[in-house]
Amino acid sequence: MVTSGSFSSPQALEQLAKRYPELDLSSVETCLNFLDTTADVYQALDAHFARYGLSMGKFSLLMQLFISPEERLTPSEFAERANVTRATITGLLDGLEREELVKRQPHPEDRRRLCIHLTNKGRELISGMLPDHFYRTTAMMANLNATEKKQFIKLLNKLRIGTPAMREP
Amino acid sequence: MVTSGSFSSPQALEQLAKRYPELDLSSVETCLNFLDTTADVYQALDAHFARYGLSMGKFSLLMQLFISPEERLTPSEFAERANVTRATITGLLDGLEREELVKRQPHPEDRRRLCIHLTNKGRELISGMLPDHFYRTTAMMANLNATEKKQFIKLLNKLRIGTPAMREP
DNA sequence: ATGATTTTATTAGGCACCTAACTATAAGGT
DNA sequence: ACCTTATAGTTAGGTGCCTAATAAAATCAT
Repeated sequence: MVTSGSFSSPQALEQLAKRYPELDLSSVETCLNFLDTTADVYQALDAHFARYGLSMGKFSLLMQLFISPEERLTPSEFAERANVTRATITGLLDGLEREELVKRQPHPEDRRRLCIHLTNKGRELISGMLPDHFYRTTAMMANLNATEKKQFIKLLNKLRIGTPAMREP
Repeated sequence: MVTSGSFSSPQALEQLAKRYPELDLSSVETCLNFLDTTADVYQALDAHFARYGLSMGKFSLLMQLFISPEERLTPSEFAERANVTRATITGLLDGLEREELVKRQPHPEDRRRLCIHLTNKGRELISGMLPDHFYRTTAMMANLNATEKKQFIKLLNKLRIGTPAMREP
């Protein structure tokens, strides 16, 4: 995830701001700060999941399965929930099935679909790692108090409603 | 970037919280909110850069070059600034050189190193897109006022100092 | 000054993402 | 019923990231 680490020096940014009147210093600084933080968090999460031989995607998929009513979902349902393509799910399932954490089975009502089940090994892995996972998540957020967490969510949502401006048209 | 889209339903999380005393609801909710927002922002950025035939990594690399004093840097310098491995830089440079946006040249003082230069095409691409890029960045952040931006950076830094808890030991 | 260590870039191989094209099945329209 | 359209999953090929191994060059220690 190549972000920006870029403007370690504020001077470089100020130089640019002189040449580009469209550049609003506080906006760009905030955006760069956000991106640097995401890179840091993602690296930490990758390291955390790697302890259990998982990637974020695989963890997410196992977790979905674990909390779904019957411990079974279709690949399309995963894709929709995780907001990735079905092709990506195919790849993740190939890996998880090779590691014997999930199993593909025919869907009883629709022969186009598959039913993905947790194996015992998969259920044990996910349920066994959750205490550590939640403990660490709580520890990672521990520098924000209750008020700050609420404020943080509010600000994240303000950022989120701005993303179409980056995307469109 | 498979994140979590997971707990669209707060009930599912509450169910889990009953089974796992380590799960602090507000921490997990804040973390999930952060991850969902990052996914949204990254998708928007990818779409933005794609307009110019670039990825975030390639843009970042061109930008580094553009703002460096002599418009030249070594692959190792890129790797360090972008916080990725040198192998990753090799791949990005292969692409950028194929597209004739940069050029690898021997380093005058050290035959192990390379000097990466912007081509005219590369310089025109980056300098031409910057007004749009800064305009969009500002627009994306426009829902946060000056106070909120400062607060946001403060909270991001509080999150960042918590990441070692996820990573270690 | 020679030998060991460090640094630079590349290669090989793997994973997680993507788009586009394909096959099989299901659903809908007339 | 039949034909069209939509949906489900996979495949093929590409990108951006990684680690580990390599070759070449520079540096360091004695």
